Amino acid sequence: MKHIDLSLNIHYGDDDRAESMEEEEEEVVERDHVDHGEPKEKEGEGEETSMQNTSVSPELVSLKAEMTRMKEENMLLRKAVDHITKDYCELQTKLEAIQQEQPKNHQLVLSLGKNGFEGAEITTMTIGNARSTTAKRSFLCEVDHDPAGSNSDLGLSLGLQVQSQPDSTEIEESPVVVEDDKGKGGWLVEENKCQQRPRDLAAATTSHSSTTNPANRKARVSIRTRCQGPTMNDGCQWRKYGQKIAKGNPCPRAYYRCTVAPGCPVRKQVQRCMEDMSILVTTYEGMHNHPLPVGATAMASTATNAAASTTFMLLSSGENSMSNSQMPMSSYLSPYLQNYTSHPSTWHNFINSADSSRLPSLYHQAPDFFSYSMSGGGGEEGQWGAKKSGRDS
DNA sequence: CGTCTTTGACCAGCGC
DNA sequence: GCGCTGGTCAAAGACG
Repeated sequence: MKHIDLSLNIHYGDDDRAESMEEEEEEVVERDHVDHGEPKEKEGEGEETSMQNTSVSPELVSLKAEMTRMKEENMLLRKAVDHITKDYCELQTKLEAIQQEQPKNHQLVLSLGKNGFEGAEITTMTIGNARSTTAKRSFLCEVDHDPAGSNSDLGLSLGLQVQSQPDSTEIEESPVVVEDDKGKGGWLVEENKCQQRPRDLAAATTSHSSTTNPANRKARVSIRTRCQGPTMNDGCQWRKYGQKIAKGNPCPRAYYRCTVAPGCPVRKQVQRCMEDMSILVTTYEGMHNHPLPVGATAMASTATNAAASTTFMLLSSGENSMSNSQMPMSSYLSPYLQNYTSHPSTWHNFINSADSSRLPSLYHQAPDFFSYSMSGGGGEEGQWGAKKSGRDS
């Protein structure tokens, strides 16, 4: 029995599941006793009873001590969840007020910087669906940010940018996400950059003219994962149709097309990050014209779907994780994400509410690194620094 | 034999 | 106009 399995479900927000986990723990204890050929103990008698029983193996004692410690951890995390819920309500209230003022264009920016938190390299999640040519107004809402980083040293911040803009029609633009700190993990939303992509439109009207909505065709999602495999397993079927060496990055960029359904316009680009070759950058473009296969991660559904629901996508681990354990990152994080991803402040508060040393389940057991950015359309991604020094591979 | 990957060629946008 | 670059096409080869 490994305690790691017991700690995972701590992140569930609802009490029912947490209680069910405690019940599972009890069952495990009972099973241990069966395995050791010992009479069962009633739950709650705890270590004292086990210590009194001299026949109990030291291993069992240590396991019980560990379980006690984990229960304490569980309690702390529950408190964190309470904090999250409370802060979410507050944030939602603020957001509603903002939306009433400017109901259309908004952009949520969740920044999860890594300031010395070893192993935790979660960086930035950006959701942008703004369609504007000029940002006439924006503000940043820092929620309970601890500048000194005394709580977690994570340098967390939650920004809510509202871009007020009269209805723009012709030109779409996307937030340009640039890498800060010399590419060491942080990401900033620099500005909105206007760029038309007639090539995409042409492609949309030629090869996928019957199925592609140009607006959907432009939607992009970029996801960074630490992955050893050539690509990340997102559950969809992809056919590779090209590969290029991008300027400034010796790693080739591979182009894939969704083959789940004929005529599906979704494409993805896969390229390794130049700064860290273990990081795989996957950029999805377009929206599927078919139901996603069972097991497909939500990120495979691409940007437009997420934008429509205004939620964060689940993030899958790399293919290595899938192949090794069949436990994608979404399995680690999805309980939390499903409950809280639509409310980014919960990330910040969750982490700030808990001692960083008590976050192994979230940070240390999940794949090391991911980031997520989404462009509502039109703009070049460019944030991965994918430039090349030569022409075709 | 069908499917998929590889890879050189081609096309269009962009900057100079 | 020219060269560079990103994206795509399509023929050839690999593979099961």
